[in-house]
Amino acid sequence: MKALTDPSPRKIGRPLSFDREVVLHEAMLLFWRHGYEATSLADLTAAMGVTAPSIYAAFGDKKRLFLKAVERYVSGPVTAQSIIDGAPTARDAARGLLQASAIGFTGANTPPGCLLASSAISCSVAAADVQAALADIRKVIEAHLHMRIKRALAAGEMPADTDAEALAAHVMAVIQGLSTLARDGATREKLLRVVSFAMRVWPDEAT
Amino acid sequence: MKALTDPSPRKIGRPLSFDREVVLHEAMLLFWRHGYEATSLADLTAAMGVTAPSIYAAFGDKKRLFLKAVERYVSGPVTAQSIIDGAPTARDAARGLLQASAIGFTGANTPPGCLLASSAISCSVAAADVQAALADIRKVIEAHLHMRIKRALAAGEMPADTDAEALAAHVMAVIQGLSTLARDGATREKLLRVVSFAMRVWPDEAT
DNA sequence: CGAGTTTCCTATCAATTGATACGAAACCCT
DNA sequence: AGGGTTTCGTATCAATTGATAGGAAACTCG
Repeated sequence: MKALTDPSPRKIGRPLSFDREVVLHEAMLLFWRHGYEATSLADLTAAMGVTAPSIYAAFGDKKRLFLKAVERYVSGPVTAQSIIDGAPTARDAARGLLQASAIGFTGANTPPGCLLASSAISCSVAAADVQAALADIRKVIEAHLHMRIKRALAAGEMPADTDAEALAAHVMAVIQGLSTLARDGATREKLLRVVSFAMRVWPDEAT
Repeated sequence: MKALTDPSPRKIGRPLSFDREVVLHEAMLLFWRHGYEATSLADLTAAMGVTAPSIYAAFGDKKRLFLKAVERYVSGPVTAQSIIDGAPTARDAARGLLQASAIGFTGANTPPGCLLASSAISCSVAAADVQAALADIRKVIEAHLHMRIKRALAAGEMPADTDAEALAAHVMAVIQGLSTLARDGATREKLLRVVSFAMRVWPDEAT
């Protein structure tokens, strides 16, 4: 049960010469834009301003660096989990996820699209575990949304014959698609119009 | 105005020892599963059963081989264009595209997902042109669907205030998402249920 | 057969990949 | 100051990348 961020900074040995968080952020941006395998160590050292041995000493090998970048990506102030849990209804949860995606995929200071949706879609067999790790994250989000919809069903918020699994999967599919649309140059405004269309699939209130 | 398939087989020189179409198909399957950059020449030679110099002599460099594989992929008996043009209504066009995607992305003898949607989503700067080529194909399909919807609007098939652009983009987004869902292991049956949900966004008849 | 033509495969290329050995450098503590 | 400890950068590693040179092989035509 140790704190996630070690509260005691190193006191002995040569002091750190670069901020781990800053260079990890830089690595995340590179992986976000070019994907896991297409980002080379040379690209990373150039963008992070750190030599290869320092990267390996600080983060382990390339795979662990990427996974830490992913961890940073999903650990923002607003997460899929927080959106789902914070929404008053399942419908609001879905709309919140979609709108946050449309906005997050078209940030001015970040690469277009979604890191989870684009950085390891197709890769070599050597990176199959990285691919699976991202797929697991996607599946966890989908499972959370699925459960939220089932709760709404039990609460009578929606028609009893609603296909909760397909509804959750549809939201996830649209999110994936928004990422590609953003990468292809679609504007935030266009993505938000797509979201408002996607929300039309929602079943009417049961009442 | 020459025929696409040269009708005069070579008569002089050493005869071809392997079927160009067969090995191109094999290359397409590899690119489909692992993407453009993650598929190495060594992978290709192993799967195609042809040495590297023969590949280069027959198809040019790796980039042109990939583009020819893409051309083969989109040149099946049933294309997006044929589905859109053959549908009696814009709604049928969208449903046809979505259902064909759900089925095509879960073929028993092909990799899961869509080659156009997964083989060059994120890549290095050296492959930016390949990435752009696939994006162009996606945009052409979206533009065709967009125009088909506008025609339907003009014909009074749908409410006059319908956002044709967003509607077409939504269909494309769902298709992209279906590809990722299929890659993550979703069954054809699940994908088809997602499709039936996605079709609920369609505006009611104008009448 | 032999000249011409095209395709094939062996061997190899320079460049880049992810990753590391090793010693100098920079700090704390005594 | 000097031992202990950790981090830093230079130089380099083996393996793999996409790609090619050059000659043997296989055919048609004369």
